[in-house]
Amino acid sequence: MSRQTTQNKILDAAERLFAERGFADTSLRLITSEADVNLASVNYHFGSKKALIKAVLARYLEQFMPRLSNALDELLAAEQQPTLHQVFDSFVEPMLALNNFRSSGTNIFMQLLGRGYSDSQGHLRWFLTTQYGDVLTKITAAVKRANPELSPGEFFWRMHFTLGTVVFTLASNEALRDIARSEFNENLDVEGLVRRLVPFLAAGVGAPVAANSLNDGVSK
Amino acid sequence: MSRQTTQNKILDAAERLFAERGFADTSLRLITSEADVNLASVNYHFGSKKALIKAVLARYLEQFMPRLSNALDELLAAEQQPTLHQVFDSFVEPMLALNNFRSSGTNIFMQLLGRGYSDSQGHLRWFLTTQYGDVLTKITAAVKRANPELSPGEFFWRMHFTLGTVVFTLASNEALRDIARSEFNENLDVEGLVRRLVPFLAAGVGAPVAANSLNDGVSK
DNA sequence: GTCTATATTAAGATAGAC
DNA sequence: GTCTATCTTAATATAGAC
Repeated sequence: MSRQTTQNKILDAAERLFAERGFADTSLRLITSEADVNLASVNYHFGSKKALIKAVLARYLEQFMPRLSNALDELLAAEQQPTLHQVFDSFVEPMLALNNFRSSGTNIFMQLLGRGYSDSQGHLRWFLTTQYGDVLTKITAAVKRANPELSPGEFFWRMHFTLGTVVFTLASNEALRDIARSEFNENLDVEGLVRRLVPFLAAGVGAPVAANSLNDGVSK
Repeated sequence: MSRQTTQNKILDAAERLFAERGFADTSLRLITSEADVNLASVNYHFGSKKALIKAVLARYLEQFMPRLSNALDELLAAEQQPTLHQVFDSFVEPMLALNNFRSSGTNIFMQLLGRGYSDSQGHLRWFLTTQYGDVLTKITAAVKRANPELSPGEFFWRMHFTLGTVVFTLASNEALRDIARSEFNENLDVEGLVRRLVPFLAAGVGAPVAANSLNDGVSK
């Protein structure tokens, strides 16, 4: 556990509240009162709310991204063509490893990812494009290797369909697992949820291209 | 085109701005200035911002839901088992019909749907559960008919994965089509996008259940 | 129904004493 | 580094003249 400096108290409270309520709906007043620090200390230590959001995301991305990058490297170094299932599987271990980093780390990061991507300010997109562009490149390389038949356009759309499923599911994973628990008596943990996503995504990305979609509504 | 009363001017400006920027990021000041009406008229005619949001959504849902309901009735009345592809296809015509209702109606409704569902206030969920519960029932009935092997738990999750793809894609459909246009020179219209979603969703919902997902992370 | 003017609330940010 | 007190801005909502 990290030493409880004022900075860490703020980060810890902020990540939990951001995950639960989103960035816009979490005021600095709420964060500082939960963290039991003075309101002014956020601006003293981080400069602005925006910078605080980035600091919260950075703490997780620094753990997650190198692990994901390594997993993709292994897949790309192999002789044989990977399956889509294997490509999506390489996200799972880096995701689950966050539970060793902080308690409920996987769950918090999942919600932050969902929030961060939908958020209109695009905090997460900033990280992905400016800090982790190389990892993005590896992701697309792996998917293309697994399913080389997709045209660039078809590929683009399916990656975004995938992103939609992931972002939406991650952002509301806790609420959805609560429903599943009360309605189906099904006690799914975060790992179980991530593992359920994989076959859905692999099948969607690997779906046969509809014959009519080559002509309908598309002009080249 | 509807008569340009103050009420309609407000609704027209509001639906466009809500679709573009989301509900929270659209102030009444912006709406009334774009609609060229007085700020106070929103509260006079609608009572509150929340009520205005509901009125905007209602105008579209009243068009869309009966059409969808009929399409699902037809599918369910047929003798033979529908395919998942057919089930998702039954959303397409009601969606496209909105272009006859208002100019760019399909596109605006798609974005509103995405916004309305992600939105933390849950405006859209309110409509679905209190006003259109019967349509929801028909949707689940049709999917279950098309893929009866899914367990209730598996079914629940796959419906939400589907919802994620749809909501995310719809909310950002314009931005994504812009990227596709500039990067791949691919001019996809709204209909083309909707038709591209169908095979992805059908394949995902119909994916084989992973052997390990029956045990890992699930306790019954 | 429409307008101006204003009340009210809540947010992010900062000045300045300690 | 931390605290109190305050500034500034921008939002929803409403009172009351016309």
